[in-house]
Parts: sequence; structure tokens; C-alpha cells
Amino acid sequence: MNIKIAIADDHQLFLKSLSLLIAGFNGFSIVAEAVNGKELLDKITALPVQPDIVLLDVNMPVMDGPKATALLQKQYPGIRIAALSMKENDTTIITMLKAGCCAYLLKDIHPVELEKALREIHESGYYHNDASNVNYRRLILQSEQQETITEREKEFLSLACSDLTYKAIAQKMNVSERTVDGYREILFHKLNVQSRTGMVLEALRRQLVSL
Amino acid sequence: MNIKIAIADDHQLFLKSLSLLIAGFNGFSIVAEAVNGKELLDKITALPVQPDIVLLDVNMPVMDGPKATALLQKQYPGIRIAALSMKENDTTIITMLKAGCCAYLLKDIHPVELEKALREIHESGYYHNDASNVNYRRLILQSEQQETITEREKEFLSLACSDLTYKAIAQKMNVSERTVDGYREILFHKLNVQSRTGMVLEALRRQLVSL
DNA sequence: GCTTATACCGGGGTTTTCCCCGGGTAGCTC
DNA sequence: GAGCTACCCGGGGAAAACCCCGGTATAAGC
Repeated sequence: MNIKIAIADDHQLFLKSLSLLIAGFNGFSIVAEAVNGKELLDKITALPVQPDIVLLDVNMPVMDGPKATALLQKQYPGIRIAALSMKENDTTIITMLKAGCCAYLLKDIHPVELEKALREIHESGYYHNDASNVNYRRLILQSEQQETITEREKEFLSLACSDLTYKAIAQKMNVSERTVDGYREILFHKLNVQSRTGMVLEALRRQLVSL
Repeated sequence: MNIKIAIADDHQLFLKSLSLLIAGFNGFSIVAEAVNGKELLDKITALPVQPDIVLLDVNMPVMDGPKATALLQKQYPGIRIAALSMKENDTTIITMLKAGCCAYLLKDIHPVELEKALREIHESGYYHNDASNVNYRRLILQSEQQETITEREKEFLSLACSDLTYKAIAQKMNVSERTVDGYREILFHKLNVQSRTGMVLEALRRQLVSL
């Protein structure tokens, strides 16, 4: 019996190429292809038999990786989900792991390693390459102690991602300069930075704001 | 005679998958695969026969798309170069077009369309899908008014995208504080911003630096 | 009544950033 | 040599950012 794989990735070229590659592995077959999470869920629902493993891109339009993972987990707890991403980004990995995926694969993985990973997931239910294994504990810990950022702070953060001075930001937020100074101070601590530039960069990395 | 293709992409999985896909097209063969521009150039040099078309990812480590394009154009003017990117980003497209590539393909192109594009490039020497065709003139115009940013300025820019003070940056670059102040000043003007935060954000938008 | 959390504010200070003034060298093209 | 570009540098001063001290009010929850 072949190992049944479903793939979702918003880049059609990659989706089709990867599909072809995996179909070429001995003992594997592709049962569904989709360009976003929603399409994948629909296709899986329509299948007579569930796939064994779902390969899920993290960043997709319509429905992204974490959301699709959560829904899949709920509806089909038997399906193993592996995240597939370009970014070795801590917060992204945490989000996917927390959502319930059993592996986080990078897109620059070698095909041979991918095949190995897929077999391992199918047999043991999980796979971690050295890199993510080493960091796994740290990441989970980090996610647990992750500071929460309030609405008002987020508002300040988006305004800080601009040419505006703190004075101008204070006016836009209808508070005193001292107050935004307080936001700055608390965010420096929460994001572990010591300058506005660092704060902006960290906010972008954590995708608290977008470019 | 098969159409000979060379590919460079830093994501191994994509590289190998795409290679497999194209090798499956009727009348095509892959003559070189590389994970960056430098490696591609080396491999092409070592080949007995030049490839007809080079598929080049825009964002790569070691040597990126634009640089590789320029070098390829110079050394092998007969080779057609097609850019392959995820981002439909104006400045990126401009850079690649100016560097001398004859097509800008998005990674979410359908395989069938890719095959069509490759044949068209091989026969007529160029290919433009509707989307890029529409904007072509505007982009070139925009590129002509675009200010150039020197190597040293780019170096400063990446260092500025951090928690470092200008003083620390000056030390890292082995120049006086006054000199980095000069870089700051000229970049403020070129990027049309008036604060370090603005500069960092604009640099990220124009992909002069990456997160 | 007390703690906890969020939001807000005033006044003081130092360091960094920003913005001017001016200067120079090396290399390349015409 | 003139003219261009890239690169480098010193000093001074105003503004913004950074970092302390302190405080109040309001609402939620035990």
C-alpha cells in the first residue's frame, strides 16, 4: 500500500514540481494538490480515503498553514501534518508546532532527506531534523513565557513603524508624550531590544506588524 | 536537439523538483543545477556546451539574481536568462530586467505556462506574460529615475537594520562617525525618508536588505 | 477591602540622531 | 588638467530618542 500524500502550496509551479518529485519516490502517491488551506480541506473531504501525510506550506492566501493545521487536526486526527516553509523563523515554527504539526521542514531540504522524513513520519508519527530538534525545547519554552502585547501597544507599534516622531505618535493616539514613552519602554522590554529601530525590526520578524 | 536548461535556486527541494518537471517536458533537458549564482557560473563554465536558457531565482545567497545575470550576460551573451521569483515586486523586476534578463516568471506560474514560456524564449528570444507586459514601460521609466545605491551604502544599510548605534556601525565599518553620518544623510535623500526608522522600513520595502 | 492589570501622566536627566558648516584623496574619462 | 564618482573626515548644535524618579484612575476578581 502506497503512502498517500496531500500537498498545499500557493506557488503552483512548486506544488506541481514537488508533487511530481514525491510521486516518483518508491511507495508514495499524491492524492490531493491545493493552492491554499481551504482548497486542501475541500479536496480531502471529497476523497474516498484520507491521506496519510499532509504537506502544508505555512504562508498561503485564503487559509494559511496554522489555521489549516488546526482544522485538519480537529476533523482528521489520524492525518500527520508536516509544515513546509522557507523561513526558519522561530515564531512561525512555534505557531505551527502549537497548531499540531508533527514536523517542520525547510524548502531547501534535499529530496533524499524529504523522502526519509516522509517515511519516518509515516512510521513513527514524527520527524525532526537535527536543527529543529536542538531548538525544540527552547522554542516551546519561549512560546510559553512569550509576553502578551496589549491592543494599545500594538497600535503604538504600528505607528512606530513609520517616519513619525514619538511626539507625533502621541498626538495620533491622543495621549501625552510621557505615555507613548511608557509604551516604548514596555515594548523594549517585551521584545528585548534597546532602540526604536530594533523594536521595528523585531515587530516585523514576529509579524506583529506588516510592511 | 533538446532545449538545454540550467537552473539556479537556493531552495534545494524546489530546484530538484523543478528540474524533474522540466526534464519531463518534451524536447527539454537540464544541463546544470545550482543553489546560487556563483555555483551556476562555475557549472556552466565546466560544461562542454552552453545552455540555451538559464532559469534564475532572484533571491539567493552568495550571488543573487541580478549579479549572476550581469555576469552571465557578459560572459555568454548567447544565453537567454529568465528570472524566477515569488515576489511581484516592482524594484526587483526592474533590477532583473535592467541586468539583462528576457523574462520575469512568477513561481506560481502553471507548469503548462512555464513550458510555453520556455519555448517562446527559445524561439523568439523573449517572453512576457500579460501582467509584466502591461507594466513594462512604467517600470523602465521608474527605473531610470531611480537613484543608485553604492556598495558601501548598502553595507551601511544592513548594519543600520539593527540595534546598533551609528557609533558602533562606524567602528564595524572602520570609518569615522562623521562618515556614517554622511551615508545616513545621502540615504535619507535617496530613499526619501527623514528618520532611521523610515530608512530601515524603506530599505526592507525595496528589498535592499532582508529581515 | 485588597490585589492585579491596564491605561494614563509630570519632570528631570543623558545619549543618540539628525542636520548644518567645512575639508580631503583616489581613480577614471574626456 | 578638468570633471566626475566613490570614498573619507572634523566640529558644532538642535531635536529626538532613551531612561530614570515619581504619580492617578478605572475596572476585574477574590
